[in-house]
Amino acid sequence: MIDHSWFEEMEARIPHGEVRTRFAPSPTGYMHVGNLRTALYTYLIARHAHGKFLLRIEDTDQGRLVDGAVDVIYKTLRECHLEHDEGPDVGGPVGPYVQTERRPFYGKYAELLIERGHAYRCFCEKAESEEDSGEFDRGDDPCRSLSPEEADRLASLGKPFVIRQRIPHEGTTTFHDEIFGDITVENATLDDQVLIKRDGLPTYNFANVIDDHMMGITHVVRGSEYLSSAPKYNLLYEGFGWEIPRYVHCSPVMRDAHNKMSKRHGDPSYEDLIAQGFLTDAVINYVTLLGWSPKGEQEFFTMDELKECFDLAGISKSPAIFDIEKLRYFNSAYIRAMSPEAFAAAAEPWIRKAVKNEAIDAAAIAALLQQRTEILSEIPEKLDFFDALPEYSTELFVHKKSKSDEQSSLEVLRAVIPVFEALESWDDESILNAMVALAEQMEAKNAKVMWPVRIAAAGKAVTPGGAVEICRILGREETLRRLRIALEKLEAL
RNA sequence: GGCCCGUUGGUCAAGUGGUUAAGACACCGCCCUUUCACGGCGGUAACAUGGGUUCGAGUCCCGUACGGGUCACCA
Repeated sequence: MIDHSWFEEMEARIPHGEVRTRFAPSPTGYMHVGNLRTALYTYLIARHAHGKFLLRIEDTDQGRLVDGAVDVIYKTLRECHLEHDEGPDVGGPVGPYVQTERRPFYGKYAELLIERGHAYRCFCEKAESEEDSGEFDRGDDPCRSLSPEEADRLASLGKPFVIRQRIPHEGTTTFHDEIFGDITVENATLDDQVLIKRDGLPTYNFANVIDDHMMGITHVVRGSEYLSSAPKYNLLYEGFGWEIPRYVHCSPVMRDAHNKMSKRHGDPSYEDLIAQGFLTDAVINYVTLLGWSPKGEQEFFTMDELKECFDLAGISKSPAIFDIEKLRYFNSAYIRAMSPEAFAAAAEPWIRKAVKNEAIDAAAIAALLQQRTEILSEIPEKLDFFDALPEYSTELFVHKKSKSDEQSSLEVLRAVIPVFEALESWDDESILNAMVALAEQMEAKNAKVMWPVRIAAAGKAVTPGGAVEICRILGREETLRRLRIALEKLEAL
């Protein structure tokens, strides 16, 4: 009654002789940092070996479907340059690539397992709820010992059932993980997990094994939360007589010493990070290093370099805490490495959040910003003084290193205003020369002149750029207006 | 609680029996400098713990503590 030729057909479709990995997210609507890292490692393992990287959507939980969630996955993978060779959108030889569309397959394989005695139908009522200490757990399910004929009879009566894996009561199971090594467990500690749910859909635990096999997956990369299920997967593979893939269980990305990164705790997802002004390439570089270390001292990697040198041996066993500070460092390095044009384009929307005055050139500001920006979102707060001179205290004019104070500033401003008014052209060179000349004339350090001018022009202590650039960008008229305001403030003391 | 796994500075981590225990972020100091930053130089700071094994242990073994995972008709 089981059509064995169908299985042969399916087996014949499976590609061999190449490394094949898969990223298998369930569509939740956003990409966790941990997920992204798993995708990255999965992708790199495949590319490093010149193999194939597939995308499979795991949507067997009907209670959790989210609209548009699959699009987020496509979009993120595309942005991160994690191109898949096979998947729901691009097809491939072993599709379909969405689990709900593979529904008939799981049932067939479950039947095969029943036939071989490695699974059985269980007609027990659902959920015995929490405690239920009942000696009912493990292999003591009464349905386990039902004769095949009796099980068939009950099934044909329309009695609902699930299909459970029949785990041996005796012996041990050992599996090998590429990161954790050999792990052995007593079979008695394993339970007869559900393979096919009452609704006919497979559980993750079953669908994964079937799909990974049918798709010819050679390296199963997933979170370490599946480590304790791995022995059951092994038993399944053995039950089918299939080759066991290489397991790569990755420890989680943590928010602190005790908790995983999670949307629920407000931890940023990939898209949140991008919205905050992190660059995709910086995020990828940082996340790759979070739990993996390369052979040498190199820390900055292009995707091509990662494909070249990524090695399973460098993946660490223990969980890694996500450190936004270090991500900021990577981000600032990536920003500094951009071409001025690329940075200007990326920064402009952020600049315009603060600088509405169209007369002020965004590209000119971007040039100042590039060397001192860690994340794009912090740009607006650096620029608030362009549109409107802030209220500020004359104490800002006091700066020890520049030998500047209120009195000296007063003198500088009195002198510099007429000089600026008389300047023939308003460019960096003229402005700088004017101030340097004034400093010479006053027998003072350049800083003694530049400090008060910058403070007067910006109205704040820290600015993206020096006095020369700030004055130039503000324009002569606005600069002079602000210098006069400062002069009044100082004269009023 | 049972089972499994993990533990090198605040963080990421190198290290596979013999090292002054790398490097990076952060932090501190100095230099450069028209502020901040960048850059350069330097500094503080670690092998969870107790027993073994060994001439010698961060590296191997056992215990303890702490942490994580799992024990769903969720993935």
